[in-house]
Amino acid sequence: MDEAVASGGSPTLDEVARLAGVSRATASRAINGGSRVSARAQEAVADAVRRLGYTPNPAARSLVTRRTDSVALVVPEPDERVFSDPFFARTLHVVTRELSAHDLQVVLLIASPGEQEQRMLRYLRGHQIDGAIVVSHHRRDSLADHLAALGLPCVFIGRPWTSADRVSYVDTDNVAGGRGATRVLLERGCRRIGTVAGPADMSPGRDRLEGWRQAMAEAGLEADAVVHGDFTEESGGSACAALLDAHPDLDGLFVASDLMAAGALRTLAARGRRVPHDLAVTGHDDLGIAERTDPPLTTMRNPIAPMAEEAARLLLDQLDSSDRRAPRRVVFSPALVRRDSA
Amino acid sequence: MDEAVASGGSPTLDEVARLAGVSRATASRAINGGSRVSARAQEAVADAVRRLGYTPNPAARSLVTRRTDSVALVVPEPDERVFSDPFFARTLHVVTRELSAHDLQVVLLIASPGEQEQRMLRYLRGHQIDGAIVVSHHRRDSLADHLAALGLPCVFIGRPWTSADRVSYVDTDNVAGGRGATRVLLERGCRRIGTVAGPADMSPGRDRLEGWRQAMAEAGLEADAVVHGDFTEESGGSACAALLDAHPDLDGLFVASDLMAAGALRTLAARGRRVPHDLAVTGHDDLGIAERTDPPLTTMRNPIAPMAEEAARLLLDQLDSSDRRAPRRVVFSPALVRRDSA
DNA sequence: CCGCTTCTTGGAAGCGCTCCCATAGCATGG
DNA sequence: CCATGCTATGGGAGCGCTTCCAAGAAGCGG
Repeated sequence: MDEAVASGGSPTLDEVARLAGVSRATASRAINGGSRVSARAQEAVADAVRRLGYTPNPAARSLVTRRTDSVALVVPEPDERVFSDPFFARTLHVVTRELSAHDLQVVLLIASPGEQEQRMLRYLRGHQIDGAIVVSHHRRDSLADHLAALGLPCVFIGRPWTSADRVSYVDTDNVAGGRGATRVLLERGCRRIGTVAGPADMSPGRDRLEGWRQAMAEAGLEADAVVHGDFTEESGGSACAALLDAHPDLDGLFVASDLMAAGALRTLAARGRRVPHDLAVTGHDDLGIAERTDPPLTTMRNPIAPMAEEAARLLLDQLDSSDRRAPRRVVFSPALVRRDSA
Repeated sequence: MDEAVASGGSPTLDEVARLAGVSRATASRAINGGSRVSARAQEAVADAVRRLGYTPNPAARSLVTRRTDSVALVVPEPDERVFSDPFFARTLHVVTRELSAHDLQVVLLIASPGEQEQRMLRYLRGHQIDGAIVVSHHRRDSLADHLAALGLPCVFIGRPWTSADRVSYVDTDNVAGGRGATRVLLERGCRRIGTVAGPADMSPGRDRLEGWRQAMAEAGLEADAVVHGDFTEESGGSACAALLDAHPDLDGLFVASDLMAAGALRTLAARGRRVPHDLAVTGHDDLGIAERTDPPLTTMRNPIAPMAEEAARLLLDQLDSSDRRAPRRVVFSPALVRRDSA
């Protein structure tokens, strides 16, 4: 420590080597894993490092290794509200934890479309990161196309809208989710089941709707009570109102996200429909809010943590095997969580 | 583009210079602002850059400039639940937006105490970032001490528990917040006012409690109905229950955070106390949940976005002026938001 | 027409590191 | 006892960039 202070700037490998009485090359080897280094040299270097408080300069290292040991976590979302979505928050957290555990630095990129997106692409193709994880709400965008073309190791969380066959991704089986949530309603005897669907330009919206359709078809029921929301609480409330107006005889409702379901429950309460007595409701996601609605929501759990972990693992694989393998995908099944709304 | 593909790896400044018919030095000057470069050379370089799709190698640049143009966003929080706290989410978002606008890269550091904290400090003192913004829940920790000692440009969001006089920070005036929230209750005529306080080892917890005490003292009322929670919804509910048991005659309640207030409202509803009729309630923060409680909460708004912007500005100042000025602090006043609970 | 300043330019050093290569040391086997 | 192989080591090149410095070009007043 004292030496470090005395020398002015921060210590370099050269100073470490000199203090340890070895060459710079040996010091470097000792610091990086220490193959082909005698125990004596190893120890001398370790000691010098400790005494100087030496930290390798990552820029210098990266210049020659052509690796930066940092990866981007890309959130291609325009809206700041969406960012406080628990989906992002938890994904961010898990991904960061997993990658940090492998000594990778996580660089957070939040990019609105348009100008920001250009800058983000410029950044990604600059030599600053070794790979990327894209946390997406699967809204229609062209990011996947660009990344696929770039050849940068990357993994999407949430199947991308385009280029889904050219990049690796992890996702939830949203068709199964929609089907499962609808089956719960069928099993408890509902016969007039509507759905508040998500936006048609987002995969989860489309897929959960498809799941609902399949379940209805399997039960031989007509699938005509559909209104689209936009995954916000307000839209869930108004979509539910529209649905009740058009189909007053509804006895079951699958809402494509818990947040929308919360809105729908408010509408139902306001109209005096008792849940689940008069009308049973199921949601999708189970990210916290489902426990706090009144009544607590029966919903399909979106396995975020496992997905995020798997995404990190896939990226790590791509990073060490520099060979460009075929893109891989892992799809998780949502699990039913029974509460009181159905 | 074609040239870039032909040359194999990504283009270097050398290739740009050659294509533009100038020296590497001139090319470098042209790219970095272009002082002391003729218009002709400027244009030739710009053209070459475009044709090659050149991006400067940041590692090489940073090696010589000793700047990395990236800053850390430090979240010293152990608990993943806390991370999905809207306070962090919104702060993160705003800070990232502000710094990105100045072409700074944001590196996200989430560090649990203990081992992780050591690694984080190692990272901060490695030469990877130019500065740091620490988003803290002000829990007692020693991060500020270390950063102050390090001499790295940094700004805290939320006054640090220690070393508050040695680092720059922005914060909300939580004493004023507690006082304001309590005064609302006093003004509507409440006389037996209790408080669900935050943890005593966090500044906002302590300060809001102090604000409540001050307001009570000013009104000449006894300030004895205090129970501490831990800023979770559950703790708010049970603290409220304890308070009601000990002081059945309560007619007003200041809860030190909206999330705890939501729990308190549940308890009150369960016990048949009508809000605000039987007992008026005020919260603190106004981060979204306050609108959705039943009834919607009257609360003190924590001006997160302005705070985050100011923090970014302070950091940018510190970055340009390399002279180590005295630490600066900016304190924001919370604003009353009237809804239905008081 | 000369000496001066001002503007532009290229050569070259060097940021801190890794890694190739040559060399030296040493044990082993024929 | 020498050829052989193996391991540990240091020299040195070079990653891509910025910037100091000196030199050339150009403009201008005397």
